[in-house]
Amino acid sequence: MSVAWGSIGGVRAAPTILHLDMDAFFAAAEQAAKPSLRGKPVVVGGLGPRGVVATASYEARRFGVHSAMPMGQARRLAPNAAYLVARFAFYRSISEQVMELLGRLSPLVEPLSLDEAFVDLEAGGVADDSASARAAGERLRADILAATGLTGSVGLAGSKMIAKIASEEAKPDGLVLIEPGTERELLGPRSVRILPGVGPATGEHLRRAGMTTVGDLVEAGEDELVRLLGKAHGASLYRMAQGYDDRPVVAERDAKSVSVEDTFDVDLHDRVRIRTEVERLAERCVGRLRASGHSGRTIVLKVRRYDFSTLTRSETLRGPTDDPVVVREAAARLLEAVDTTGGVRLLGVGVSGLADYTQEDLFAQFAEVAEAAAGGRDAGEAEAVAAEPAASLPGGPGQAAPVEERRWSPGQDVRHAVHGAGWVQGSGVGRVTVRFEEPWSAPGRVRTFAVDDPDLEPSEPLPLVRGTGGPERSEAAGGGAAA
DNA sequence: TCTGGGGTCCTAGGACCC
DNA sequence: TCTGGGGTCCTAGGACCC
Repeated sequence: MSVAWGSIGGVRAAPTILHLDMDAFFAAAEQAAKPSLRGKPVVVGGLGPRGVVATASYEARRFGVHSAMPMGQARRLAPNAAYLVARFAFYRSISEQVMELLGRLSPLVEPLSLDEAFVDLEAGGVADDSASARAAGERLRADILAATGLTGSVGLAGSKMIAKIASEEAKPDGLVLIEPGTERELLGPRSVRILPGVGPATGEHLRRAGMTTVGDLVEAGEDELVRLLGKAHGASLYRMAQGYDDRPVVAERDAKSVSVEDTFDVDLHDRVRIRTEVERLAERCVGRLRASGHSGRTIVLKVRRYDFSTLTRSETLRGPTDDPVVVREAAARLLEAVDTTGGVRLLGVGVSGLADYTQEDLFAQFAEVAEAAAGGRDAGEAEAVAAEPAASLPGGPGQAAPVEERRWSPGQDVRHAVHGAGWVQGSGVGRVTVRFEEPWSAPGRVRTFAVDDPDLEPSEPLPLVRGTGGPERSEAAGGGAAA
């Protein structure tokens, strides 16, 4: 093997790959927005009967609450925590501020989610050794705190995998740099579960084969891992276990699918209602598809039954579509073949096989497909294809949002004509309790109103740091899964 | 008061084609 | 008259991640 340009075995010679992970992001954002919650247990997630925890603040984690835990269980563990709806538009606006700071370090920024990203510091020319990388990382943490009031943890290493492990190690509010060359001794004694791609199932699989540490995997050898886990998974795990990881930081990745799904508060039994929900989901899905500038060929219906068994049915069209009618009808067809006896807890509709055709390109595609269809056997299908692009042209991306009755959700931003900005602390029996405070104020006072008090109205989130742009716009507040 | 929502990637079998 | 093989597309399901 030749030593090419300071890279050995897929790991850089300098720790110039940075992984940023914001600390307890959703919960920390809520604490920053709501002074009375600072230092207190806060749980953000779905508040319905079937909700789960999205993020728990560090104070709540001490009670054993963690992500993906059913809300009911969280409430039992931490009955005095604040339970708040997830306000994604708000988190997105903070995320954009953070990503903008990352963009100043390098053109190669790879977001993994709202609160996580890789940055290639070398490509940005801001670091070429340990000292400069550490300085860039600390500067970034300070900039994020100044711009958003939130803390993030930074991992620095010669590869993505190790940088991510480093940021985990750095939490909360820290920075860890792992010197290239020390990966194997670091990984050896650790649980196999720290490797990306090893979840509960693979972890259990490996445990039954007598492997619990990363060192065990190296010792077992590639052939054994491939035999156990399959070609792709086994081979990549063997490389990871040795600390080899040459995956580049990739700035732009094309979306492969778009989907929406809803879990219902109570199982659906009525076939007509189920069909109506599928059609609504199909339309929501197309709204998102169009907003992203895509069309797609494969329509997927997802059904989770009363017993949590989940199935998908899919249908591939002869050409890509972004026509709500076509997607809705395909989804309805797929539903016909699904047995829903016993009830349905979740329905979902997705589109994959995406093409980023502009409308003009869609015309070209149309001509091609129509031609192919003319020579084909199935006249019915050809007709359906012919209907797609034509129908999709006049309609704009705007879709009518269903009018929903106003309900006050815990955590929601409101404004009162007399008392100013605040947030809903709770509601029930015709009353709504509001705490009046702002991100930069002292903890505020609580007042109670009638739910239909005309002086009280939903409002936009306030920026966390005074005078810094903040959220420019937000989608309808709430965004919970409640049907 | 058991288990969200949005994604990605991989595998495996059958159809179909050369 | 065993059992041909390889490539690609489609469908369904599963594991994993945040």
